[in-house]
Amino acid sequence: MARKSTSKETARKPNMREAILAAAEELFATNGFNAVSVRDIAHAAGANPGSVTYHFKTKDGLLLEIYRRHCGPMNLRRSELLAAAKRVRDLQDRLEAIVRAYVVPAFTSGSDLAGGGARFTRLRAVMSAEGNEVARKIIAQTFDDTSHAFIDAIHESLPHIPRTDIVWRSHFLLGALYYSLVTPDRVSRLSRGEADGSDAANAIEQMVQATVAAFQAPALDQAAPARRRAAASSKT
Amino acid sequence: MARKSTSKETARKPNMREAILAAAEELFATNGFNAVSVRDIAHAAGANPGSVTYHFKTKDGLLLEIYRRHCGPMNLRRSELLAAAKRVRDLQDRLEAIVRAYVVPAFTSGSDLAGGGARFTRLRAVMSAEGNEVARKIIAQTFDDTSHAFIDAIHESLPHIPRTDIVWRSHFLLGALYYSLVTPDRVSRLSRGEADGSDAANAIEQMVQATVAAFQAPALDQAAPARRRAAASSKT
DNA sequence: ATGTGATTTGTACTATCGTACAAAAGATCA
DNA sequence: TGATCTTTTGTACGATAGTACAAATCACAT
Repeated sequence: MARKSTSKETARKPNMREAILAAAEELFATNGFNAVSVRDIAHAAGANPGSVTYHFKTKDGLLLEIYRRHCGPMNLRRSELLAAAKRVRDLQDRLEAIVRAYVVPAFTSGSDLAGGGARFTRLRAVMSAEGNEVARKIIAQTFDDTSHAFIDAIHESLPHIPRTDIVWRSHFLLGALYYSLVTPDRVSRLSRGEADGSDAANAIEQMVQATVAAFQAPALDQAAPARRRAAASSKT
Repeated sequence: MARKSTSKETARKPNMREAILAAAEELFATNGFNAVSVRDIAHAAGANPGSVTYHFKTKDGLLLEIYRRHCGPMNLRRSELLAAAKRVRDLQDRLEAIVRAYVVPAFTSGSDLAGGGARFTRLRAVMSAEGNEVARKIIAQTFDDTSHAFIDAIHESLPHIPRTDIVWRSHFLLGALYYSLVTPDRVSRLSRGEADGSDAANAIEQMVQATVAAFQAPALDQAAPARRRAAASSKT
């Protein structure tokens, strides 16, 4: 019952609701869910605390809406890029294109607004680390399909690698992705200023290069695990 | 002024202080810093909330002590393993040994107690994601030295790869490490039950295999970046 | 056993949290 | 203009946060 019908569709008034969403997204992504109060968000958005309750009912509802806003467009964008990547003929190039289709939307915003982006990916990373319940549910519902699609596509490019290995390596990719967005300054520090962790384009290239090689690594021979040293179970 | 001198050194009384530390470590690693209250910790440790204040003064002090307890032994253990790895003759085997020296202490506890372990690594992952101030300071002080040592060692095994690339790939390794400990269930889910994300030994092997390959990937040719598609800067 | 210092308990204080709700303000159309 | 709906504001409430502190308890050397 929000909008009836003005002369123009979806009028362009300075929307408070959007400002709250943007502020919450930024604050959650930077400091986590629990460290940020509704009052912090309202203040950052130039709004009244009660206004947050009005638009989103609860703090969880606000987080939920952030996810809702992003998930659809982001997965759509990934699907499009994945479909394009699958049409690449050369197997090596195709694998690289698939990885790129997964990584790029996580680092850059899509068309107009809300097509993914670094801030939303960072938010997901933080929520994942905090074990946030709301986030966990949405991720299981929304992201597993996309992840499976990517895993299957990679598996087709590397038929000799067991699916289990592909899953592990995809997992590592996601971890690297998350961590790169959470702590970009560490790259700058460890490289003594030679690399810029905040340079998205460079981060993407580095990640694609490294990840493609990781996927192409020989399979872990599960049948003959005795070959490797049992360094994992040293004492405890 | 805690201990004077009993008949035996470091008596083995059922220490409340240790119980609080253990409970806090577990709770922080699972739920983050801000989501856990001092009362939660005290309850989990079977202690009184006031007892936490007595031993650690503040909640930050408690976190600080957790780090203090682990950092020394963990980095020592890594140094030992790294020194041993550097003595490996074959370059390929040496690289694998170095990576293993970095990964193994993060997944498994050291001798007796407090030598690292999955729980502490997970704690660091969560604190990193939350942008915790206390953790950030300690990490910059304590871990960068160790990280540089590993980066240098890897660089020596791969002299033809620029140091910047090594830094990025180390960064990805740490991200993969963190994420594997934060969300092991996702591996199980995505592999449809075929892989167990909580199996540390298997996780280590997968990680070592993938990471060694990533390090060995050809260098990113910074001089000729025009060759690659500028997919990163699509629209926004 | 007894006194002394270390520890644990119980309780209380203040600040801040998420949320509710009534009143004010703004917008929209007959 | 006045009626009606949406949005914003202001304020308040109960719950819980971190921490302080006095009293009770424990451990142990004398």
